[in-house]
Amino acid sequence: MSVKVSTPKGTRDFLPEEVKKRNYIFTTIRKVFELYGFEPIETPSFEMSQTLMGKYGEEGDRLIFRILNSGDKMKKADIQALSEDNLPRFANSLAEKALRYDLTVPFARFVVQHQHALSFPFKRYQIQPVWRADRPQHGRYQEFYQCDADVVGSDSLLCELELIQIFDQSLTKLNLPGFTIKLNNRKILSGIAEVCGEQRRLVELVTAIDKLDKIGEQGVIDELRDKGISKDSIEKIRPLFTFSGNNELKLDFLRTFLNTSAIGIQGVEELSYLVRTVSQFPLERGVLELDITLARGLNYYTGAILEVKAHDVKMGSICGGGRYDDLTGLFGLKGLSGVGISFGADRIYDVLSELNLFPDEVLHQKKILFVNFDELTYSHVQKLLTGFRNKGVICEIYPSHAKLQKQFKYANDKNFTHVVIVGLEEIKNNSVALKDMITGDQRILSQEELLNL
RNA sequence: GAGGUUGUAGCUCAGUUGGUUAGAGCGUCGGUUUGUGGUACCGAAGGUCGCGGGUUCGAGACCCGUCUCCCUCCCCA
Repeated sequence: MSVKVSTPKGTRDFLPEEVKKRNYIFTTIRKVFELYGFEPIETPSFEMSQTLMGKYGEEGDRLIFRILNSGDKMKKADIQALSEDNLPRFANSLAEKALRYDLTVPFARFVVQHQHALSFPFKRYQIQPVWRADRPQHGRYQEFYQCDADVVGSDSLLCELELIQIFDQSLTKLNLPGFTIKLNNRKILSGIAEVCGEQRRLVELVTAIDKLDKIGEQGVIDELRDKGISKDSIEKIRPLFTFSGNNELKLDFLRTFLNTSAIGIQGVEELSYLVRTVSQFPLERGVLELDITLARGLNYYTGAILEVKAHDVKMGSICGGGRYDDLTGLFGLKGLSGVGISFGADRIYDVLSELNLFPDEVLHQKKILFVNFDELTYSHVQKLLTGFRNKGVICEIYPSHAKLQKQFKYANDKNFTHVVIVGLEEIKNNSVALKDMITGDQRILSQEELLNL
């Protein structure tokens, strides 16, 4: 070993077996997206900085990977901004491009830019990597794949319903035994803030409530107090911490709790529609659960908020999503409502690995290795190789005249299911020897019999 | 961005209060076997002890810095 080599932190290489398993996840999700009429698009891995900056809140900007200007562009650096201690502006002058942080904001840019070529409602899916300069942890990487499906140009709740069904179908097809689809609505959160008179502190209020299951009731109360939320307001919110029951009971509770807030009641009606419809057309394995503490994507969600957690694993959410009424508004196209979901393929991979749920076929396809003896036998083998490949069977010939021991070891290590031997003896009898690498059995066949297996 | 933790062979890890030439298992390669893998036996290769500096007669071990791994917070997939 001469130099210490490694991938940058938060990134990984994928061995052939891992790539096969990942492709299985992508393919499964892609098929479901297509069955619901979503069409594929792709966008560049990096965008203009200004497209991304400021779209994910203050925290988000910190986590965006910036791309340093190259060559003479370096000379354009805004030294004055640096001397005035205006670091964001200085940074922008150094890096006019940045790696995409998610697929939603680039999609909003895409819709605005190509609006003349799209017909609405536009349903697209997109499976590409995103980058976040986050500190790596269990299930958190700096480079990871998102599989997004969004509908833009329709405010029908049928879209939300379809997306919930897509969660259910995809994860069921991936053989996940159980998962909860958590549902909330930004209008409920606005309603809560309104009812306790803290509309202006919505984000602080809600991010504290979001931690309920993590730090408990007292923890949330402490945090609210630290953030300067009044005692009165906290008292008004308190009932939210303890109420429980099924979705119907929760809705009843909210209807009463939010009855002075028009927007809150609107949120309740939206949730109520989804809960009712899902119960009429039940999900396969997913459990739909109202969770008013759910507070994701506050920076742009305006209606539904969705999150999926797998059962029986210690892992953050594996999918997210929600409705955003004004996302394209940021890029100048008003009045276009969107709603979308995102699958975290890397986390799903970790969950499937942990629960041992990858199907055997993904890794153990039929594969045949032909032993390589010499030039004389090669022409006979080549005919068989072509025959198998025409039938769609994976096969290969060992590339050199190595001793048999070595060729068999190769077959074993690479999970070949069969080895075919064609040597002088077999050619003389117009036969082949076929060895089953799993059982160890070996038999003699004619060449025709071999191809017809 | 804040706090904690880890780093010795390709991998998982030993290495005593600082003291000769830094070890094991697994893996790799070769042989036992020039027409047979997965088991067994024999042998070999492989290490600037993360990096830089300091203390010391002497540092893998102690001190400082730095990078990295993993974890908590923040936030999220």
